[in-house]
Amino acid sequence: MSTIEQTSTSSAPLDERELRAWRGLLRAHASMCKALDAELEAEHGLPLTTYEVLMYMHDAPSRKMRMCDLADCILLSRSGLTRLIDRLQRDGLVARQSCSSDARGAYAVLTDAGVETLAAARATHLAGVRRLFLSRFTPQEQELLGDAWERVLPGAGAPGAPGACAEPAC
Amino acid sequence: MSTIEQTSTSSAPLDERELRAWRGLLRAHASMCKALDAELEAEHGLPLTTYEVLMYMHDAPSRKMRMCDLADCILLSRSGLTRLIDRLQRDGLVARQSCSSDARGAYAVLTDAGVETLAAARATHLAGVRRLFLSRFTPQEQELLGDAWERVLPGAGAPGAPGACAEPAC
DNA sequence: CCTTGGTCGTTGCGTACGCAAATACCTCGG
DNA sequence: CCGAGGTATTTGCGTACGCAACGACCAAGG
Repeated sequence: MSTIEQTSTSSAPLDERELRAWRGLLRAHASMCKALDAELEAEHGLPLTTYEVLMYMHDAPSRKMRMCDLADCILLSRSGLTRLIDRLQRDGLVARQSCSSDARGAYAVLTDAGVETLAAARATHLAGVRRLFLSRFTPQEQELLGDAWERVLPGAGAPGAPGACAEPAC
Repeated sequence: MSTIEQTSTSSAPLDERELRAWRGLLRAHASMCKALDAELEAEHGLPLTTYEVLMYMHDAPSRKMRMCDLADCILLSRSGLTRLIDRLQRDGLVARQSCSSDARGAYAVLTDAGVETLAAARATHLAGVRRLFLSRFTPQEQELLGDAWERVLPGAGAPGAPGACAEPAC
């Protein structure tokens, strides 16, 4: 039972420093997501996941993306995306378009209403991200955070999805 | 339509540095949680949320906690916790105990089976957190990360919940 | 041409969760 | 003691999601 001080070996419980880094991440993430989601829902009736989908589509050429690419970008299962697009289609924010080069596939296209809704929501969301997160750090610290994520998940920072998402769509 | 360049004001889209810091956080968090959850599920049949509940109970005096304190610690709604404890009770890992000082309340108590299961799972989880996250950073960097979360969510790092969780139970 | 193996999108089913209402109970002021 | 207002837990209902299975389709080798 002697408390042998190992720097960071497998089975020892996390020390205070480790706990601050790890649990802090979990708590901060949860807190920010919850706040951003609530904000978006209250002001524009959009849950956070929906916002992300609209944003990816908006930034894609012709405002349309293949279902599977979209699913990979959003970190959502394919069935999950199918039903999310169902809801958005019902609300008139996106439309489905069949894919001429691959008859199996389908595009999700942002409608004009979708573009409009997104524009409004985007302002809210960006302000929220800046207010809750980015404003707490200097540009230099933001760089460091970016580097940190790069170490945790090699492809993390930029546009596409973690590993997937070929060029044509993203 | 003119793209006015404001440094970091509300409505301008995130620049690359900001994106790396923010999207990296989202991606890294998702990736780690998914991996840890899968690991725990595969090796011990426990989802991540369940693990967290067991851990909080184990670290509490008498291995028991009030339902509401537990819910606050876990960042779960009260109804969500009720049903989570239902499942754990069904599986024999926890038991319910009425509270003598407050007849409304209930304790969730870790059973011997729960203690055992947790011990096994804890090794897996700690190893996972170290492997996927902590090992990527020096102790000094971990401190910096802890400081960062502190800036985002004042109460983030330590034992209790964000704001709640009075002394008797935690 | 036909077959075999893979991919895309959808659907059936089960799970986990939150919100709001209901119930039982505390607490405090009169 | 009584009642008003608040708290702890549970339950009904709706939503969002993942997995596995399906049908439709592509692609490559015979």
